[in-house]
Formats: sequence, C-alpha cells, structure tokens
Amino acid sequence: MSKSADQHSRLDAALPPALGRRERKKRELRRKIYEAAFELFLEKGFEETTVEEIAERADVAKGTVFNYFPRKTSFLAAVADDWTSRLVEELGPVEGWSGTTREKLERAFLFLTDLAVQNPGLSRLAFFESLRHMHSPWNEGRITDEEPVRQFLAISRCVLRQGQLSGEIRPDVEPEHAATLIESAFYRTLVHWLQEGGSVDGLHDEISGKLDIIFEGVAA
Amino acid sequence: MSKSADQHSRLDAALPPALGRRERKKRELRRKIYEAAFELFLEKGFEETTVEEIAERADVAKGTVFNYFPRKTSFLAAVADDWTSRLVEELGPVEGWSGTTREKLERAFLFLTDLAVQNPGLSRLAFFESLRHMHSPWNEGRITDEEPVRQFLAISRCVLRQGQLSGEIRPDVEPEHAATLIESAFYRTLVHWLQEGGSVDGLHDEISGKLDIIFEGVAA
DNA sequence: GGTCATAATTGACTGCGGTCACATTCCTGC
DNA sequence: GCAGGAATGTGACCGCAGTCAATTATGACC
Repeated sequence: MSKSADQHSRLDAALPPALGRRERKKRELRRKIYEAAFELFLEKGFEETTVEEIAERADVAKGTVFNYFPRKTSFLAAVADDWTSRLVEELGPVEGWSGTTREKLERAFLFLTDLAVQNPGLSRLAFFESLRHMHSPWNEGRITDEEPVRQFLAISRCVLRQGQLSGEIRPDVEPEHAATLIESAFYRTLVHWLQEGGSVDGLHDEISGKLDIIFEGVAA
Repeated sequence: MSKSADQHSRLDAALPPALGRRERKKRELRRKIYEAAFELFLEKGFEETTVEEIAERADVAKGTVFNYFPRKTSFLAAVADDWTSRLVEELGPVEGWSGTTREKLERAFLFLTDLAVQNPGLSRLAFFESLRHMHSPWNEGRITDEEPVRQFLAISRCVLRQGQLSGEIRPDVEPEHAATLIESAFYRTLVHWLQEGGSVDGLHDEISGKLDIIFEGVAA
C-alpha cells in the first residue's frame, strides 16, 4: 500500500521524507473523518450513527468514508490502535523501560486501563470490537495505511524476553506463550470490567491477581 | 415429526411437565431452522447465506426465523452453546471427574479442541461470535429459550475449587481469577489457531504450555 | 504550460438484516 | 363445539452498510 511517495526533487533528498501534499491531505482527511465519527458515536452511540451522518459531518461523500475505513467497525479497531500507539509515545520504547519485569508489565497495564477508565463507553465499544476483529481478515480495504498491529502483545513479548535474559523469568518458559497468555488475560479482564462495571480498584486488583498467578503459578 | 400421541388427560398431570403439542412443535421448528441454517453455512459460508435462504430451506417465512434466532449471529452463539452442552453430556458432570486438577482441565480442553478441529471453518465463526456475544445483552429476543451460559468457565471454576480443597492448588489463589485466566487463555489460543491454521499438535502444545505457566508460574 | 496515468472522490444503487402490523393457529373455559 | 384471548407465523416494508462506474484532482514527465 505505502508506495513510498518520496519522489521529491533529489536536491533535499537526504532530509526527512517530508510527505507531499497528497499524502498530507490524505492523513488530514482521515483524521477529520475519524473525529467526526467519534463525535457522533459519543453523542448517539455506535449502532445509532450511520455512515451517511459521519460523511456529512466530515463534509465528504459516503464513499470517501469507506475509502478510509472500509468497514464501519474499522473505526473501533482504530481506537485500540491509537491507545497502544499512545502508550509507546508517552512511555517511550519498551526497550528503554526500567524496573523489574513485573513492574514493567504493570506499568503498561495501568496506562491502558487508565485510558479505558477515562472513557468507558467508547472503550467498551472499541475493545469489544477490536477483540473480534483483531485477527480477522476483514480489515483489508482500499487505502488503509498502517496495519493495526497488536502493539501491546509486542510489548509483553519484549518485556518477557528481557526478563528471561536478566534471569527473572525461567529460561524454559516459551516467551510467546507467556506473552499471549498475559495479553488475553488483560483483554478479557478489561472487557469484562467494561461490560459489568465495578470499581477501578477492583479492576486493578483483578489484573494484579492474574499477574500473580502468571508469575508464581497456582500449584501448591 | 414423530408426534407420538401423548396428549394425556390431566390424570397424570403431576408427572414430568411432558410438554404440550405447542411446546414440542416450537422445539422441533427451532431445530429445523437451526439445521437448515447450518447446512447452508457449510455449503456456502456464513456471510454468503441470507436469512431468506434459511427460511426457504426450513420452509417458513423470514419473520419466523427471527422469532427463534433474533439475530443472524444467534445461530453461531448456539453452536458454542451446543459444544459446552455436549461436553457435559459426554463427559458427565464435572463434579464426578477423576484425576488431578491438571488432568481434568486438559480433558476439557481436548474435548473442545477436538470439536473445533473437526470443523474449523464453522468453529472459527462460532467462537468469534460467542466471544462477542458472551456478555452482551443482545441475545434477548422474542422466544429464545435457555440463555447460552459460559459452561466452560463454570467447569474451570469447579475444577479449580476442587483442586483447592484437595490441596493441589494454593489456598491463597483466587479461584475466580484463575478460572477466567484459564478460560481466556483457552479461547485466545483456539481462536488464534482457527485463524492462522497450523498443526493440531501445535495447538495442543500451546495449550499445554500455557497450563504449565498457570500451574508453575514464570518466575525463576 | 500541457499531457497523461494514476489516485482519490462521489453518490446513485443494491442487497440484506431486521421490524411490525396483521393473519393464523392453538389452547382454555364454558 | 364455540367464543375469545394468547401464542406463533407471515411477508411487505424499511433503513443502512457497502459497491462501483463515472468523474475529478494530483503530480510526474517533457
């Protein structure tokens, strides 16, 4: 998809790619549509918002919306994507994090749950949908820029690998298994909390309890 | 089909409810629609099958289909439900299972993965949908009989409680956390396998590896 | 500046999921 | 066996997600 459009005159070729007008406009428009969509979702709910309305508010035709978000649910997948991106932006690249393995994982979890807690309604939608679409082939479409990647899984994986190198994690543990285990536990807990409600402390406790199990095991 | 005349008089009314003709027909029709639907899903896929076609094959009107399955996706939720029911039917009530906690869990997992392996395409659909609808309020509709319950979660919970009583599981472990942890790990693994494909052995290994982690922990 | 290929936009159109007001069937009590 | 009420069946109808052929903007190249 990314046809690396940095065909600018070779005079300043060495400098940052400095996206051409076309690419820039594409991104701006994408953002405009995205924002229009979520304004509406928050105002009247996801199901109740029609793509027509999104198009109208973003001042484009309906077809254009589908150029950028090939399914209505693509908007929701984009949220989860946003969050994991924000996590990396605000906390920096995982490789640089300090502390024990456990601390690093907890840091990531806390960051994400805070985002969820700040906007439970939207999070519920987004996480529910993302859970469903995550591995599904539905998201391929016309334009779609960067593939929504499961950055959080990547984070767990990376943290665990580091932990294994530093000797905190047993060497015979398959880091991939542990990473997906943690990830699925986190999603499940968060989704359940978003669905059923409950105190924020309860959410933190549950996540913490599950990390305990993953670190220490349940066997007597 | 077999309307064996048991429209008994009220003389033996105290005995088992012995559903009247109406109730019996309701169940028969529900089954007929269900079967028509899955014949079609298997022939041409879920998305490609229209409710109109299901109605046609079951020889009822479209509206009737929606009486029994208020959403098209209700069919899929029904599958997952079937499976957990079959598990209980074929392996008996969990309370009676013998073996270690670990063995019991593995037995349940194997049973379910076998069902999934037998029909990966349908399983993928069904599990995705069940994942989505599980806690959702969408399934209430006109007629809908028994609520789809997360029997598998119930099984994990029960097995773990037993294990705690028998001393196999540490007493300070919150069984609810462990149960949902196991359940989410299982679903995630199965869904991922259904999506990405791979060998059946690989699937078993991954589940087994995750159980190892849950039992023994990852900490050095 | 002009030409041309390609990327992006548009909105009329389609097909299908889901609803609903009405028809039909079944059960109950007399 | 017959009224009448409740449960169930029916299909015309509707709204919306998603498509696509036609149209317009963009930038590469001369």
